[in-house]
Amino acid sequence: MGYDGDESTRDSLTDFSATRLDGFDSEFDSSLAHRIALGIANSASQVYTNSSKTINSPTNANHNNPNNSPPEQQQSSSSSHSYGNRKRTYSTASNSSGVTSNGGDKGGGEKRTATKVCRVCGDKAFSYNFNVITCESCKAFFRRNANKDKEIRCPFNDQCDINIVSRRFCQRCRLQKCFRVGMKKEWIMSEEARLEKKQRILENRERRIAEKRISDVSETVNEIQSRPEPAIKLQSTIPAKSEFTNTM
Amino acid sequence: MGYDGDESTRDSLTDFSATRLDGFDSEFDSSLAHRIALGIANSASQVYTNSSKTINSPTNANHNNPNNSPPEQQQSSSSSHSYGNRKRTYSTASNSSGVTSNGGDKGGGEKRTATKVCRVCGDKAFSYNFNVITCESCKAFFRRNANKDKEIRCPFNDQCDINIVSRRFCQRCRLQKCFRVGMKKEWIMSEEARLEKKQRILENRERRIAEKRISDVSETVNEIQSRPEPAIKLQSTIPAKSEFTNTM
DNA sequence: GTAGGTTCACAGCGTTCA
DNA sequence: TGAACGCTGTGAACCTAC
Ligand SMILES: [Zn+2]
Ligand SMILES: [Zn+2]
Ligand SMILES: [Zn+2]
Ligand SMILES: [Zn+2]
Repeated sequence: MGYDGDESTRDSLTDFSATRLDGFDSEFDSSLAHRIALGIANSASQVYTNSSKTINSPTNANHNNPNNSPPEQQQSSSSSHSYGNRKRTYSTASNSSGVTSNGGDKGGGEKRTATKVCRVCGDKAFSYNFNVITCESCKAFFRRNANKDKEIRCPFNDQCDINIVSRRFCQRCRLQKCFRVGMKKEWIMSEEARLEKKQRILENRERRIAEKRISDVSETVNEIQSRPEPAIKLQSTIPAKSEFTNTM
Repeated sequence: MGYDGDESTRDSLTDFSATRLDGFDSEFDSSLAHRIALGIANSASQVYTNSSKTINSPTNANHNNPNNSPPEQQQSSSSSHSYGNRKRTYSTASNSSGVTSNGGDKGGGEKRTATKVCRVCGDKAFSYNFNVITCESCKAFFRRNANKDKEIRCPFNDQCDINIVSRRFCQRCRLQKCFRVGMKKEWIMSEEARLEKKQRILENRERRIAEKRISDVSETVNEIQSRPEPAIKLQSTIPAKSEFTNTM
């Protein structure tokens, strides 16, 4: 990422290690459960009423201390175009070292190697997303949720530890963590921008196709022409592409 | 394809939590996942002894969020670009053993393969339900009965062996087995949550219909426009719906 | 190559209907 | 009761402009 090494963004790493809310083997109050399921449970209120103890010390300030920096560095290779077999949704494997994508290689099955670590969940990551190095899932998650108005509630105390497994279970804490590590929702394209972009891409795509078609045709024509006679030459019946070129 | 649902639900729990900090290599157990989500499965402290404890729970975070995604069809007619050859994960051919079922959406005739085994009755299963891999019937059974207060009696000795045939004969033992293997009634949506969700779905549905109508109209317009001249045609202004369509 | 966006199969919760 | 199916969120795998 030789770019603007935006070092400022990265300060704390996920805290896999600390954060302890001990004693949590409790049973869980089922009526509360319902509320939680609904998302109604108030995080403030007491959550685990257990037979013997109340768990969850509300020590807020879940603040994670800055840890060290992640093993940055990237590396990658070209990408191939085989729309390979898509894998299932929830990855179960994902060992952290040198993970790669691209399952169905074809020909030169190149892969891009993930050597970074998601600052939100700790999963493997390829690059910066919305200002922070994150995995693909957190990137998608952030894009989908950062601009939502709806209040999402954490069933507990807004202190869920987010990691590769837990990330699916508490949207609120995941999102909060995204913001905490510095992801910027302002960088998500607006509806308008998206549509515009889509439009451009479509145009470009069609233009490209058209060009190809034309080029094929004229190739054929050339062949034909060159064979029997050097007769009429077909040329630019085709509009120069400039006319159709995207507006950028 | 990896992921054979063989991992036992409960038992692997402990192990997992023991290794949790080391990295999530390999299959994880979803119930643990929940605990982690809650910040419960925390580091060093407390290992959960497998069998008897109920762990905690809920988070149905999934359902708390509004929003939709583009389930049905996509692909606006005009541009024939489709992300070509994506392979289906579950192909229809060559299944000798997997039972299949038609998977919901997409009218296409694809089916999903059941490669797992219900931990309650042994029938085929597709995925986790309320924290345990179960068949569809046990899933429904559990949802219907887990929260009932009424005391059900076993016609025998409370020791019925539950299998695909016997499961129908003794609700009590079946339910007990459900709990024993780790199904969590806390994960059943509450009445409130259900209603809320239903409401959202209705709203989304209407919105979608409305959108489609509009899009059809503008498509028609485009057709008409493009009739006279072979010029460049304006793409529909209404993009195919994407995940972000609704704003809630 | 990087980092925006898009697709789409799938997980898992609910609902319907015979 | 249970098979079939509807829905939404997730994440892997892609595409593309810069
Ligand atoms: Zn992540
Ligand atoms: Zn939380
Ligand atoms: Zn079963
Ligand atoms: Zn019985």
